[in-house]
Amino acid sequence: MNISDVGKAADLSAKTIRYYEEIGLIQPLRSVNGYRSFTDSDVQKLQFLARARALGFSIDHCRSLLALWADHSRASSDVRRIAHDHLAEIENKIAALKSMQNTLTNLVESCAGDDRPDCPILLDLATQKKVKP
Amino acid sequence: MNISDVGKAADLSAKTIRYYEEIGLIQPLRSVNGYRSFTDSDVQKLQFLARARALGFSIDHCRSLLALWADHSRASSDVRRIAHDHLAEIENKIAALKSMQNTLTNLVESCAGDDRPDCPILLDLATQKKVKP
DNA sequence: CTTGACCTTACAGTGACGGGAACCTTTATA
DNA sequence: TATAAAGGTTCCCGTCACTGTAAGGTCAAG
Repeated sequence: MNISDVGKAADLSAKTIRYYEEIGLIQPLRSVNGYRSFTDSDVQKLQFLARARALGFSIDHCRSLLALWADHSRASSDVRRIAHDHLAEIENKIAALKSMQNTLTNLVESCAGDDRPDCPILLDLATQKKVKP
Repeated sequence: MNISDVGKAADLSAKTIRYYEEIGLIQPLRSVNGYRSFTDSDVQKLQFLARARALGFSIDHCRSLLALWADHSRASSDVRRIAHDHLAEIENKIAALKSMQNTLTNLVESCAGDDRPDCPILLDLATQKKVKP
């Protein structure tokens, strides 16, 4: 299989697949013409990677997950720990974004949004006080 | 005022302040010794920037907001539009993260997390089917 | 034989800084 | 007064996970 077919199968761009090879996530063979030649195993790895990336795992986490996947004597606790830590990070991000969302919603609602210059959004950005550490 | 004092006042690192000068957000004067010399106006701009950044506005949005802040004949609708668009982006991010959170929560809950190799997380990453476009 | 669709490598750029080297100036201390 | 520490400066590289672009090699169809 050539790179663009694999890209369609795994929902990844050719660029991304080359990048994954460059950083050692996959090691596809080469045809005599120099083209990458992907096996089913390569495709499965790439699908695995695409799914893990879609869940927000970093490339480093993906590397660990791939290794655990390949290691049939792994402990599921190792996998769970990675997922659990990642989940905690996601929850932190959600909390931070929700805080921004709250503030912004209030600001947007309080702004007339017309031709006049008076703007509580700018006023807030200009005068908001720092929270004590 | 020197850079580290300003940094404390605006809650920004010296590195960040130099960067903001480099990209033209601020234009502090220089003392004879070559040190940056910040006026109160510079400090206020930096505080404004720090607050806008804390709300997740991009540097480009910050640049626009700064310009609108300086323009006393602005229309508040221009400010509101920026904030509103940014809010929409944040809400999209929250939605994407919540979707990851849902999936990950289910996966983490379904995994025993012990010494055995069986792991529904890896199983899911390996076999999850693509959603039809 | 040419056209166009593939494939290849190599290099630059992204956003918003952070790290660190190498060097200069000011301030505090022995 | 000598020196050390604490500030300041520029410059360049690294981050993360790719994307864009240029310049070129390969292959199937007409």
